[in-house]
Amino acid sequence: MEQIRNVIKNMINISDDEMKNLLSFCFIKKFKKKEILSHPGVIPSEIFFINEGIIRVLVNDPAGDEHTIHFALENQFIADYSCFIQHQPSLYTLQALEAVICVVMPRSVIEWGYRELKQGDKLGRLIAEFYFIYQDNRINNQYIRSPKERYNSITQVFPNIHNRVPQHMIASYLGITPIHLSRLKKEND
Amino acid sequence: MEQIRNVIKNMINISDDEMKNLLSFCFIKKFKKKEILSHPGVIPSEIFFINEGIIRVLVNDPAGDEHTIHFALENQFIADYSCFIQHQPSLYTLQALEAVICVVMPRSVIEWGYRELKQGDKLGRLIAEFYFIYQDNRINNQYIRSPKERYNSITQVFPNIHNRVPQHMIASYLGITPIHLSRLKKEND
DNA sequence: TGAAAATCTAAACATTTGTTAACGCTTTAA
DNA sequence: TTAAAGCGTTAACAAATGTTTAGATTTTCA
Repeated sequence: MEQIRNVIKNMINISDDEMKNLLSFCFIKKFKKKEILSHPGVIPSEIFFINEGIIRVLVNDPAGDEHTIHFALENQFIADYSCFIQHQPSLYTLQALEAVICVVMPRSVIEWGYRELKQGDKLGRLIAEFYFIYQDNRINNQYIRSPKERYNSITQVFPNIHNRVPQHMIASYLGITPIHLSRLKKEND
Repeated sequence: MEQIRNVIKNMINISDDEMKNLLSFCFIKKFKKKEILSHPGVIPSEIFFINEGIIRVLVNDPAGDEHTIHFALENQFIADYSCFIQHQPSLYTLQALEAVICVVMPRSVIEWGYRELKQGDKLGRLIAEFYFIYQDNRINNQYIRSPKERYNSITQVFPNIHNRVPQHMIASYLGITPIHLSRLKKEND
């Protein structure tokens, strides 16, 4: 629990007692490569914190095709946070792309944190703000940058992604076909 | 200040004294149609709450073209929130599309609220979560719905938008050209 | 280890979307 | 009140991106 402790400590002031209590409600869980952490249609009951490995978030469109909408890396929180907040059935699938070791924070822990931690709401605010900024940047890029430009700068958001994720998932994340990404790479030379 | 009072009351528990103090730091400001509320390049120093009117958020790409990335309606908070949080020069322009009456919340008020209000951080968390959900939905739609489908459902997000905003700005928001939107509408019949 | 699955690239063709130019209509503002 | 600006549509053409099919290579896992 060393990693999550450090991440939280960097965001809020929290006493050793508070931290001990908070983490006593959490537990470690491991997933094999390709395993599903969270299925669509189920109301999310937990948030994951990644100690090791990489997780992709994907959604299926009405035609049944998969779209990779996000990658989550080490030391990040991940969930279908939108549905988690709204107590709604999840739209997304969370899948381990490598063997994953993560900390599971059940919903009851989050709620306990908001109630009992002095800076619980602040922690929630900072995390929501963090992902808001990430999304804002994404949406902005969608308007002002071409797929090629977005491809060329993807490592700024996901360092080392090219060595950890198949190219066709990156294409999917960029909103283009793998064939088209192949073409764009060729142009780059 | 009746509207903002109601919106805040619906989000958190706040005493009459707290509310009085909070709003005493805020003030009403009016903008004419087409007037700019906030310019790019300036670190945002305030958040606006719209009593009346409609505001569009736009960004200029490197080629100098405008992209409408958001509309803000009555009873909503609006700012370049990402840059506001990060204390960075704004990327966006905020422009009144109608005569606007709004409440201005200076940064000092927000910071005061986080320090002094019992549920200040909770209010911040709920607002950040609200916009996170909005953005998540947008990003999701980008992957699984066509421009035409997004056009057909735009009133779910912006009620009455067609009577308040020129069509070419809606096209811009959807990420397509006005000519193309015109074509899509024709197909709809 | 070896067969099956996954991955990347390529070419040919199809579809979608953008660009330019033109026209009529409405709104704006001097 | 009237000239100018803004708006929505259309057509013809251009560019970007998707689809299908195929083949070569690498990875997976039984």
